[in-house]
Parts: sequence; structure tokens; C-alpha cells
Amino acid sequence: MTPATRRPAVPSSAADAARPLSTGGFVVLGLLLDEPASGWDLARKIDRSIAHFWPLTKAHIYAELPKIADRRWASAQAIPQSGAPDRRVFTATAAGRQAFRDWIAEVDLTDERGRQPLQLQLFFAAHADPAKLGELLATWEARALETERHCADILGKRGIDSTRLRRLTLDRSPNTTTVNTMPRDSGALQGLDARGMTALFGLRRAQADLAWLEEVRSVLAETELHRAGRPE
Amino acid sequence: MTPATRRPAVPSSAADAARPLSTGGFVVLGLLLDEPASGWDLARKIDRSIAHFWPLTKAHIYAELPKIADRRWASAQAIPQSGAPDRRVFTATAAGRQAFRDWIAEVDLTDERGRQPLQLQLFFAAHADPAKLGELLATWEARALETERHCADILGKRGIDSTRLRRLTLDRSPNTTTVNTMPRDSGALQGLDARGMTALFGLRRAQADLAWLEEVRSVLAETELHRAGRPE
DNA sequence: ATTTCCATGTAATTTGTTACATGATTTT
DNA sequence: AAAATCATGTAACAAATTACATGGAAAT
Repeated sequence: MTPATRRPAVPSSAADAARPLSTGGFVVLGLLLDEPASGWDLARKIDRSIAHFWPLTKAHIYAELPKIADRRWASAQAIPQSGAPDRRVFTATAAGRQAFRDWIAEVDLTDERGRQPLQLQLFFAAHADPAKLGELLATWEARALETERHCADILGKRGIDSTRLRRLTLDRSPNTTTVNTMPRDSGALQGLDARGMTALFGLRRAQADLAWLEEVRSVLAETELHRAGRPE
Repeated sequence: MTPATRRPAVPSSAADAARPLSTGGFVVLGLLLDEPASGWDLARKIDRSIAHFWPLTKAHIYAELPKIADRRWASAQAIPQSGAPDRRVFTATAAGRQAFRDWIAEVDLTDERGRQPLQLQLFFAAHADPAKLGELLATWEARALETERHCADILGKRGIDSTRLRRLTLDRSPNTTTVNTMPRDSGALQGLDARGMTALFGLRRAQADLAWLEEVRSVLAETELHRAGRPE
């Protein structure tokens, strides 16, 4: 390592020019690679796809677009509109495509702050009253079911019949014997692309959440019984 | 609704006094409820527990502590130290306990931005080269295995033997018959508290990730075969 | 008549991170 | 001799959110 561990407060001009976008900025650029889009288009698209695991606000999107254009990673054309302001449609350039490719290959998103609000709330649930916990579980179940359905839909659109999919479940019992009656259906996922894998990931996580909910409920029910059986 | 949908730019003095902490601030307060602690203590504690699903930096923690003290939700005592600066130990007050209780009961963390970097990177993986995808999968597997172990440890410390736990797995085949040989082991989780449930949640998610990895790998392997079988 | 959709964006603020600064003590 | 641990915190910045502002067209 060089002796200059402490960098000067003022960044070098070279560093400034090569200044990377924020993760949010690259997300916007990445979506622009699919097809040209306006800020509005992107906001809608994000809401329907990526927002489930990487929410971006409208204001944020609009803030990133000019930064992308500044770097010549997208070009903008104004399309006049009757009534509403001009649509500003951004088209990714070849340089933008390359910049994105470089970024996705390099970034270490593993150290990106991955926040899981559910887990946080659960962690502190002991400070809430028990009725509240029940409420929370109900909310989470509804969300998990919705996510499961949403992901199954996406897979369905990719020609993957979710009924043919192997299922992720808790063993009904740890004391069972599983008898194989037919050869494994190995081709159900044939040709799944990256976005399909993302949907499958979401599906599996949702199923895990549902399995967990089932477990937690049974724990709570038993605790109830205990309390009912041995009143103080 | 009142006609005053648009609030004045200057917040009212009442609103200012009742000004809530940020989520991060409440997390710090929540940890303070367990036992009095200095900023340093909290940073260590967080690193070993909550950071897995809600990372907070040292600087952030130190910034929140005075805000908590300002609201009289914790009192600070300086404990002189040889060499190092005084330890500033914060102790939650009754008011702090109540404030936290109110917060945890009220907040809707469901709309807190829940970011999942893995899913994001996967979503865009089509733009990376296939070798990179393999690398990613390996990294994720390592992390999932570590998380699984970590959560199992926590459960172990709570007297829950993970070998007695029902397992979360993909059906080996959708075409199997499961034969129940013994009554279900229902009491394995008896008396699990909120923190234990959090650990179980982490465990289940890690297992779901592993199941997903297995699936994705088999898809990739088949695609390989396909390509090998039909070279262009 | 009102709401929703389309479509842009800015301003102010909050929230969180990185890098820096200091310095004794203990471990490698 | 070097690094890590303990222990505080600040300054500068980056990232992201909320609220505001505008206004026509279409749907209810």
C-alpha cells in the first residue's frame, strides 16, 4: 500500500470526472438499457417490478436522469405533448451500456446496506403488546401471499407453470419417509433467464416467510395453551 | 379532512418538540432498553446481532445518542477512563421506555424501504458475463451458509436443538408420496421469544436462499448441456 | 364536480456514510 | 515494531425523501 493512507479533503480532478453514479443512478441506467423511457415511464416500471426489492422515488429518478445524461450515458429528446409538459425521453448510449456492464461486473453489492424492516420490528416485538404481534403477523402473511402470487405471475408469463414447480415447504414432520414414485421433473425451469430467476427468488423467499409464519403461529398457540392450562 | 392540505414551510413549535426520532434513532433507543450502554458498546452489540438486517454505522450511533438524551429518553453518565476518553454510558429512562413502546406499536415499517441488493444484482445479471454470475452464486451461497449457522447458533443458545427443528426444503420431487411414520414433533420450539423468532426467520430465509441456489444451479447446468449438445 | 392520470420538476430537509482526528493499552 | 482494541466524536459529503408547484385531459 502507498504511504498516502489519508487522502486530501479535496478530491482530485481525475476522480471527479470518473465520479460514479450512486447505486440508484445505475439502477435507472440499467432500466434504460431495456428501452428508451421518460422519468414517468421509469417510475411506473419500477413500481411494477423492481420496487419490491429496490424502491426508488419519483423525485430520485428525476434527479438521476440528468446525471446520466451529463455523462453521455443517455441522450434526451423532448417530445411535445398537448397539455402536459414535454415528455423527456432518455435513450441509453453505447457508452452507457458499457458503463453499466462495467459497474455490474465490479460492484460489491454484498456490503450494500440490506435492511429488513420486518425482521427489525420482530426483533423488538417483545416491547409491543401481544395483540400487536398478532396484527403484524397477519399483515406479513398478506404481503407474503401477495408477493408469492406476483412472482408466480411473472414466472407464468415466462411459460413456467408454477404447479409444475418443486415446492418449498416445511417438512410436515421430521419423522416421515419420502417415497419416490416417479422420476423427478427436472425440466420445469428450462431456459429461465435472469429476471425469471429473480422472480423465483422472490417466490422462494415468500414461501419461506409463510413457512415461518406457520411455525411462529404454532409456537404462539402452544404458549396460549400453556397459559390457559396453568393460570397463575 | 381539513382544508389545510398544504402545511407551512416552517414546522409548528409543537410539532418540533414532539419531533420523532428516525428509525435508526429508535433502534438505538431500543437497544438501550436492554441495558445501559456507551456508543462503543452499542456499535459492538449491533455488529453482532442487528447489523444482519439493519446496519448502523458508528458515526450514526454516536449522532443519535445525544438526540435521545435531549428528549430525556436516556440519561448520560461519564465514566472516566485511563487513557481513552471518558466512557459515556447512557441509561434509558421510563419516558424512553414508554416512547419506544409507543413507537413500536405505531410505526408502519412495511413501507420502510426494504432493499435487497442480491435481488437487484440478479435482476441485472443478464448484462454481466456468465462467469460473473457463477461467482455471485458462490458468494451468496457462502453468505447463506454463514447466516444459517449464525441463526442456528442463536437458537442453540436458547435451548433449541436445530436437529429437532422441522426443515425447510425443496421437495426432492413433485411426484412423491410422504408417509408419516411418527407423530409430529410439535414442541421443539416451545417458549420461543421474539429474538428467537427473529433468528428462526433468518434461518428460514437462509434456507430458502440455499434451496433457490440449488434450483438455479440446475437450470444453468441444463442450459450448459443444451449448448454443448447443440453447438452452433 | 371531483378524482385520477399524465408529466414535469424544484426546494428543503432528513438520513446516513466516509474520512479524519486523537491517544493510551494490549495483543501479535 | 506493528496492529488491534478501546473510546470518543466532528466535518464534509452523498443519498434519498417529503412536500410543493403546475396544469391539461380523461374518467367517474
